[in-house]
Formats: sequence, structure tokens, C-alpha cells
Amino acid sequence: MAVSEKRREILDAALQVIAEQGFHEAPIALIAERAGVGAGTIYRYFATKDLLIAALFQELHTQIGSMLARGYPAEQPIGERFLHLGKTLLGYFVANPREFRFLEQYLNSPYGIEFRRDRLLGQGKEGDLYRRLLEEGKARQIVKDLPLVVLLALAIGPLLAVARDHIAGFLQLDEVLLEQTVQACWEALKR
Amino acid sequence: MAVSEKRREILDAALQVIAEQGFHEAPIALIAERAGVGAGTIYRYFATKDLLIAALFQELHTQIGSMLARGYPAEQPIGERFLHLGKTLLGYFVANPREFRFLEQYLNSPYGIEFRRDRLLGQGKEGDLYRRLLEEGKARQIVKDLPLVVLLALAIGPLLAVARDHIAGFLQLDEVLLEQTVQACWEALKR
DNA sequence: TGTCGCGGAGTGAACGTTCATTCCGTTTGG
DNA sequence: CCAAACGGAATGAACGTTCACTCCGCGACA
Repeated sequence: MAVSEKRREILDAALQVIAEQGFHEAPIALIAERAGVGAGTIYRYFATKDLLIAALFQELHTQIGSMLARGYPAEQPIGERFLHLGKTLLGYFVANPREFRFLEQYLNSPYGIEFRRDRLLGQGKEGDLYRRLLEEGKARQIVKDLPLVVLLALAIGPLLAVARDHIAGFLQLDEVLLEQTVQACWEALKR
Repeated sequence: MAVSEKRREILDAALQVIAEQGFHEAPIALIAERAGVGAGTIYRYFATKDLLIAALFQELHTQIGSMLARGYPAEQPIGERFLHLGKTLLGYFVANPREFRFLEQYLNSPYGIEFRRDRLLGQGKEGDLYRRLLEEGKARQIVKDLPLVVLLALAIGPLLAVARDHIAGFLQLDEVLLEQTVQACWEALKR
């Protein structure tokens, strides 16, 4: 097995175990077993368990970022673009429940707070698509004049809640329902 | 110290420690120290740590339920009632960050899933005010014709996100902003 | 070509730490 | 004086991490 494959196996196993058993019920021994490697091997690739988890998060974050950018209709009206982002994001969560569950746990942990702080308060950065879209909408008086943080909450909060309920089996999200949900979020944002 | 006071001290200490340090960083020894009792004493009041946490949740849940009911303008138009619920709930979170942080962690844990299942799928129950209000709105065609779970996500998802950001210091929520946020949620729900 | 030696990846038992829970000597209230 | 309440050291289980060792592929050398 090539080196990069082993690293992959470890990351995949960590994702599985954390998503299924929860953050604190994911001992290294179990991750190692699922990955088909010895416990010690994991430490050849990641200095600590925390760094393994951080690497997993970084990977997913990058992957989602590029997915949102791919096919982003930059020339369409702002409402269309919002719909694209929301549908893509929620569709990803529905199609990848393990990734969703991991991300949710990570972002609700102390690591996640740090990440959110950087993202929200990092002025210098380019900012992600969501943020830029909302800032543009606000500047053009299409979107309500509320702080960015509140707009993000209105745009994304319901998506997370709906994804969670879909994955927990409380709801069967299909294409139509998914679009209606994102559309409703847009109505909360519009002036 | 009377028996009931000691129980109170333990519950308060548990709330403090869990809210400040997080769920898994809340050892019994620390809770005991904060409560000013011995570690063993806690086990005279709660058979296990899990049951202590469950009792704390039950208490907060009941308390919030009765707070929402108190002053609920049952005779006002549905929009007014929605505003009352949202403002009361979000106001409570803003005024009680420790309680919010505890509840959030609890509801994101395996215990919480169980609770949500009971609440959403429990057909026989009376249902809480939020649920009844949304069902009424849907029946009267004031609120969108979407599954109850989605409506709840639109109504509450942003409130949780905003409360989290306020407590994390990313945002200063005042009376006005709070009302605007709840109002925006209502616009997402309205037909 | 066949053999040997080497370097580094891989392993999992062992270690030290942390935690929930128990146990038992002590204190307190009636 | 007795029973119930209390405190906190002791206990054992579980965990992340380490480390002494094995294994394997490959180049050197005869």
C-alpha cells in the first residue's frame, strides 16, 4: 500500500468513526482498526489526534469550498446565485451524511469557535462566496440591512437544522423540498 | 445546608462547568469542588453523571417551557404570537449564556437526538407552543405548506445561530436587532 | 545472479494519566 | 447515642501516546 493510501485510509476511518460514534467516543484504537493499521502507525502520519482531526476538517472545508465555486453562476442575478449556493450546500450534506456529522461536531467544538472567529473577523481575507454574496446584496439594498453575522445565520442556520433532521430520519428531503427550503431562507434575507 | 440546597448547588455547579469547559472537560471532581461538596456526595443525589446531566436538562427545559407560556398572547394574531415566542426565546439565550451553551451541547449529543425524536414524532403529546403555532399557521394557509420539521428549522435555526454568535462575541445583540432577526424568520415562514 | 545489510515504515504491548464510581472512616442532627 | 449524610482517598477502566522491536524492499558487493 502506497504511503498516500495509508494516510487516506486513516482519514476515512476517522471520519467514519467520529460520524457514527461521536467525537469523544472515537478512540484511536478503533480508528486504527477500521483503517486496517496499527495504532502506532497513525502517529507516523499525524503528530497528535487533534492534528488528525484538524487535517480532516481542513480537507473537507477545502473540498466544499471548491464544490461551491464550481458551477457558481457569477453572471446570474443575486437570487439565482443564492439558490445555487444553498442547494449545492444542502445537497452535499444530504448526500454525505458522515461528512456533515463530522463538520457539525467539529464546528461546535472549541476548535470550531476558533475557525469561525477567523472567518468572521478576518477582515483582510478574500472571504468566501456566501459572505461576498451577502455583502453585495446588502450594498445593493436587495438584502436587509443587518449585520453580516445575522445574515449568515438566516442563510445557513435553517440549512443545518434541516440537514440534521434529514440525516436523523425525521424528514425525507427530496429535490423539491430542498429548493423550497433554500427559497424560504432567501425570503428571510430579502428586503 | 438543607438537602435541597445541596442539590441545587450541584446542579448549578454542573451547569457552570459544562458551559465553560465543554461537555467532556467537566469531571465530577471539578463539579464537586465548585459546588462545595465532596465527590461522593454527588452520588447521593444522582445515581450517575449521565442522570445528573439529564436532570439538569429536564429542569431547564421545563423552565423555558413555562417562560414561553407566561405572557403568551393567545388572543393576538399569529404573527404577534410568533414574535413573542422568538423574542422571549432569543432573549433568554442572550441573558443566560451558560444555559444556552449547556442546552446546545446536550441537544447535539446522543441524548439530545433521543429527545428530538420524542418531540417531533410523538404524535400523542400535546406538543409545545411553537409546534402548535406552526401547525395552526399552516392549516390557515398563513404559513408555507412545508413539513413541520422544515418550518421549525426556519423558525429556530437562525435564532440558535445568532445566539451562538452573540455569546461568542461576534455580534452585539440589542433589543432592536433581536426583534429584526425574529421578524426575518417570520418572513421565511409566511406564504 | 545470489546474498547480505541497511533504513525506515509498521506494529501493538506497555505506560502514565484521567476519569467516574465506590468505599469507609468521620461528622452532624435529632 | 444512633443513623443518616458527608468527604475524599482508593479503585479500576479507558484513553492517548510511546517505544523497542519486526518486517520488507532494495542497493551493494562478491
